[in-house]
Amino acid sequence: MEARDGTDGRRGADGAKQRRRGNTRQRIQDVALELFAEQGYEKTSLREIAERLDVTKAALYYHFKTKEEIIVSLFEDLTKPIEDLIDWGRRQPHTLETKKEIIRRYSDALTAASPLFRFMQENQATVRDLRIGQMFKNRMLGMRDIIVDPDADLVDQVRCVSALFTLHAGMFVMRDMGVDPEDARGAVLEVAIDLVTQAQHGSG
Amino acid sequence: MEARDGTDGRRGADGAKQRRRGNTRQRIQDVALELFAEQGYEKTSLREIAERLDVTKAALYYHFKTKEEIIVSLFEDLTKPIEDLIDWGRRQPHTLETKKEIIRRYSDALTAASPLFRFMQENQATVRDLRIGQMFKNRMLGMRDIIVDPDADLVDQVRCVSALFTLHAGMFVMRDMGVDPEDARGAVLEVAIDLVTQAQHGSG
Amino acid sequence: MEARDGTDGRRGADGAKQRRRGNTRQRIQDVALELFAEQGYEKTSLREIAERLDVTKAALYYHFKTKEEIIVSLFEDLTKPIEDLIDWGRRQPHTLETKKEIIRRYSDALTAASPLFRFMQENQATVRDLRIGQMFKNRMLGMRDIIVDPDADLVDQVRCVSALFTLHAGMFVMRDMGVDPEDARGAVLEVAIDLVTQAQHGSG
Amino acid sequence: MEARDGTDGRRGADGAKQRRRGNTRQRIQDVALELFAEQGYEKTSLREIAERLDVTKAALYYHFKTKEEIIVSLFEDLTKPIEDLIDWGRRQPHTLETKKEIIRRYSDALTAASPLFRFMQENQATVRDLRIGQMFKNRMLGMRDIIVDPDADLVDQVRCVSALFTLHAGMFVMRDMGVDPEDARGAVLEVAIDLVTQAQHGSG
DNA sequence: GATGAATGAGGCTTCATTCAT
DNA sequence: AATGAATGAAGCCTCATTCAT
Repeated sequence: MEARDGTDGRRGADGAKQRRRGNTRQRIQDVALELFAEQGYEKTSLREIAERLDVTKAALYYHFKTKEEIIVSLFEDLTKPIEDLIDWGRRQPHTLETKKEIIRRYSDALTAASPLFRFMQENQATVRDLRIGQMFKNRMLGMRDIIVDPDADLVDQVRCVSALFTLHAGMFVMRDMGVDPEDARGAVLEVAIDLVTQAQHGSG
Repeated sequence: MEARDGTDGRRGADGAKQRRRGNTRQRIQDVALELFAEQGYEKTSLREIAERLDVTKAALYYHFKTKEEIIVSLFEDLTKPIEDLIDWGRRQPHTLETKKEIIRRYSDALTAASPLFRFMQENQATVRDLRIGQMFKNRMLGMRDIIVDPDADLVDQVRCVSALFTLHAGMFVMRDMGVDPEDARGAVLEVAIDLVTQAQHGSG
Repeated sequence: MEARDGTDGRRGADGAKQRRRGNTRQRIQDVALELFAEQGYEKTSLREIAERLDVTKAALYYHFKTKEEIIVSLFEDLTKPIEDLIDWGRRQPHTLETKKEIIRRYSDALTAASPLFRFMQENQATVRDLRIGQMFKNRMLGMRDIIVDPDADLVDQVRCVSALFTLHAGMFVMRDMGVDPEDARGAVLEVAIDLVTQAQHGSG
Repeated sequence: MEARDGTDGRRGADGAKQRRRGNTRQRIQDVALELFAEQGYEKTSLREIAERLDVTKAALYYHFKTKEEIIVSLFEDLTKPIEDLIDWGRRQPHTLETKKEIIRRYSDALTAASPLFRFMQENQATVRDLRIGQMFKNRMLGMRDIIVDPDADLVDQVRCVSALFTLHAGMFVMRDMGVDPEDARGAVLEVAIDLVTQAQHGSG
């Protein structure tokens, strides 16, 4: 019922294109994401990735043109669901019910790709200079346009923005405080929904 | 009547210690902070700092033993008010009124040292490996112990945590959205106080 | 009635040897020569050649054992007429008339293979270390032995040598100065013939 | 009476600027020029230069920002006399006598910096992509404007151009043919002067 | 007749750091 | 209080080449 191909489900997005006999490309992505999330982008060298995979650095370059392309490919593969979600949200009426649904699904999407989002959050300065910086910003603006009502009170706007990065950062922080991930998730989601709900009432 | 030394007032914290005849140490800190905040820690090289100051890299080493020491010194100088605030908070009863006061003063402190906090936020992966990582974490735990009631409902705990990083991130985000900094600050503060207030009521 | 194979006629020299069904070998040579002439030998990578042809690098290795072999094959194919010319010249009496005829035909041969000669001229340092370096040198010595009279006055010897590289370099330079190629060719040829003529009279 | 500082005279041009206690910068230039002339630019690695000098590669980067800057510095230092010569030539009437004088002095200048010019000649493809490519081209155009009369017969124009690269290439070629350098120089110079003289009479 | 995948060597460059002066 | 000169380690990347399929 889950992860039907034994690869944590993330191959679903791009179809069969890259299912070469060897699966090195995929393995590079997996190891890279793990190391990027753990140590940061700049402190993870291609040498290190290659060593973990027991291939040479040059092999990485067979699969990716640059170091940046590795992270870009991860971002593209893993944030497809979010892109879809935003597209969906744009076409809905921006009611409270829609917003709550968006928040719920967004929370799911973040959880599914949590190493990537941990990475994005902890490497903002780096990410800003990479191609994914702009991509990420655009997605965030997309979310904002759905969640935040530009005519609302400034305080209510902050509530909505706060809901978003409560989702982004909340889970990691609570986890670091020793709370069970599943519990943390539920509590964070509740607070986020609460925030947008209050925002709606305030402006309504 | 203000900023008696022409350096935006930030020398106030550490007293006369470093007020040597030359002010190079200070200038190094200023330039370093600017560049760290703008580009990140790893992407800012000592060469770059030295060039901006029109001194040699070796001069930096006269004033600081390592690159890390520069950021440590900035952290220590600029977060003294927060340390004091936590010390104060610890000695107060953990009432809602105290918490609100803490939030208010914390907001002031963040604003006063906003480039540093922008830096901390955007370079978390890097900061984690530096000495300031632990320092910062300890401060955050100190704040948490004052603001968050461990016996409270998990959701209310999240509310408090969320209040804290709403303060941390909120101002930067709102500013990036084109809101006037002073307005942003007020709105962010209001949301944060709201969150701890709700938390208190929930658990009360 | 001309260029019976649609490839500007240069296949004429080596006969049927390489007329396999596919024409990849030929296409590799054409693209390689173009790029070598344009960018130089070292700055042209096999990747680049392969990409232009929309084949893989490995395909190049099916047709040529090494990168060097590509340039060697070009040299051999394209300088066959010059080799023949030298063989012919050797068997003639070294009269002024013969020399003039050699110069004329040499000019034709250079024109026919001008990208190769442009390449040879602009990559002398590289060529020296390749197999074609020695081949080329031998050809030049062959020409010299026909054109230059070793008993002649040193100045006259220089005249003859100068005639040769006036031919080699002259056309490219004049073309770069915006002169019509056909005109340039004529003028260059006249100066070269003049030089050997003067040399003959001087030593006679 | 010559080379008053034991460094073959080439320090004369840039004055005392770089006469540091250590003379590493100068030694880098010397070794680099030797290797560039011998093996070509691309085939000479910074590792090789550093090893010959028994310093690390990083030391090279203390003195020169890039590999290209090494060759640029050599070009600038060593072709100063030619630049001066062109400036002088521009201010003279373009009579035959002036042209002959230019040719003579140019020959001297080439001889003085012959390794550099050997390098330029044998690495044209490379040089074209470096900053010195344009510099060199500009100098050549400067010479051309003095030596070549644009109203003259095309053949006479070729004579003048031919005179120039007879000077450039002649010496190296004759030397390779086993002729005494001093004799070669004289003969080459005579042919070059002859060519411009003929050109003048033709158009006069 | 060609590809996909990989390698080993080596390229240029940058960095934090040191130390004698 | 600072400089000039240098180092060692490491970074990203590219190349010609190989080989099983």
